[in-house]
Amino acid sequence: MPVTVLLVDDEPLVRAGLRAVLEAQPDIEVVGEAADGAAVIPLVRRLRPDVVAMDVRMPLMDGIEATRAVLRMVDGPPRILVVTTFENDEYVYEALRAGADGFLLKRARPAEIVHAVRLVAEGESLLFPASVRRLAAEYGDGGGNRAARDTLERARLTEREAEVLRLMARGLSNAEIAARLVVGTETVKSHVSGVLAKLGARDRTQAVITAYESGFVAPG
Amino acid sequence: MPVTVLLVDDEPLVRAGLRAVLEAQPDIEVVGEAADGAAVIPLVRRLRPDVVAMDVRMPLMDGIEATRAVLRMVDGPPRILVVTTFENDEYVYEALRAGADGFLLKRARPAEIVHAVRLVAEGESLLFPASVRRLAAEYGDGGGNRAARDTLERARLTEREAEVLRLMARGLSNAEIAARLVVGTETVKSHVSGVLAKLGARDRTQAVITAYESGFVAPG
DNA sequence: GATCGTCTCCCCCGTGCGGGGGAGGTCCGT
DNA sequence: ACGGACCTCCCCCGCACGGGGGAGACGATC
Repeated sequence: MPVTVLLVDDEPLVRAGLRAVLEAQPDIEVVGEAADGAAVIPLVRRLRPDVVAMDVRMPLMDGIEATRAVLRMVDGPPRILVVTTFENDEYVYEALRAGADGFLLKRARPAEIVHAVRLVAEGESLLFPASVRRLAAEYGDGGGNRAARDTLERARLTEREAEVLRLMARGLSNAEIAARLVVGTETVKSHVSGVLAKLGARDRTQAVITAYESGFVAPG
Repeated sequence: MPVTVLLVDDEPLVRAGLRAVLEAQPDIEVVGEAADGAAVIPLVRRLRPDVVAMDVRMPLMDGIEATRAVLRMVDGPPRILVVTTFENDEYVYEALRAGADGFLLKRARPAEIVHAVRLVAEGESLLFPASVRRLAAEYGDGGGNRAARDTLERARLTEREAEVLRLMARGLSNAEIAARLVVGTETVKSHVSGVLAKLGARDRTQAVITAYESGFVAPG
């Protein structure tokens, strides 16, 4: 069962490039293309791709809105990989907050592109330190990835937030976390809000789910 | 940091047996003993054991009441492993519903006893099919475990409750679950309450954690 | 026929939770 | 010296959540 991918980008050239790179892999199959975010919903419903490679900036509906729409409108939505031309793209961060699972610079090397698709297809989130570190270790730091990682930095949890999330994932209430960390409950609420916002979670339960699904905490 | 255990049984012989078996393990330490449930609370408060091996039938206060008392009266209560002589013991089921984390037949082999203590110490619940299956697979089914498993069956989630838990573990709210299952929100609340009670969870977040930790749902 | 478990729905009620603000402190890099 | 993260704490507010009851309908079991 190959990983199925839907390409969404207003530039045909980019779509062709992504298609060439991805189709070179035996375990990846491009099942469709779209030139604008507005066309994504019906395509996702029909093609049921595992991953949507979504450009951020598009004429009618941008990648942020399209990401929100897919996650809101589709049952069992695909993983969404945000694609961007510019480093330090504000919109990328917005898309990640909207629920996208990873991001990708268009100038990335083919191996990086393939790797990113496989990662999100496996359910890996690219929001967490562990993932970032792995990417950095795997590809080294040629200098080109720095800006990309900087973007991610902004989505990353602070140390305190990570600590709070770990305790959330152990089932502690805000009051219990406060007692554990010897701070006020208002402080904990503040950190929890930060975690929810950065993870795109509506409540602590969703945050804990994300923690498990991303490997931030492991069962057992 | 060894697993610390408090033994609660009215028969000194049983206590000695459990102590011998458990102390043979380098990572398990018996920190105290009690001859009746009525003595448990202060001992738990003072010794702070990780696990309480609790007999069900005792003269003054039985294991069910003692379990309830510990969970109600002590902050950060220990894991409670219910110990019983008889298979098909009605009281075991009551204790599990009262919040105990696992059960153990006195005739179990040493390896099983040690395994059960380690399991509950790790936070594993023994309420779930996955765990039961794992135990059964690990030790085979000598026929003696059948009655015990039957007891566990009664603590198992109903089909509907399991369905609700799966949706909870996907981050859905009660209203969303109601819409998905085409029932009223009150109905969902009812099932959620059932899940929480059977899992000994305080809120949906803890229930979802248990679902992950027990293998009821898997990440990815 | 009676009993039991399950699923369904309803009531009241308290509160933990999360959103929306703001604000003062430290530390660090510039 | 200044901005910018980060951590800390505070306010108000609405609501989903969870506990405590109860109750009717259905099917299976006895």
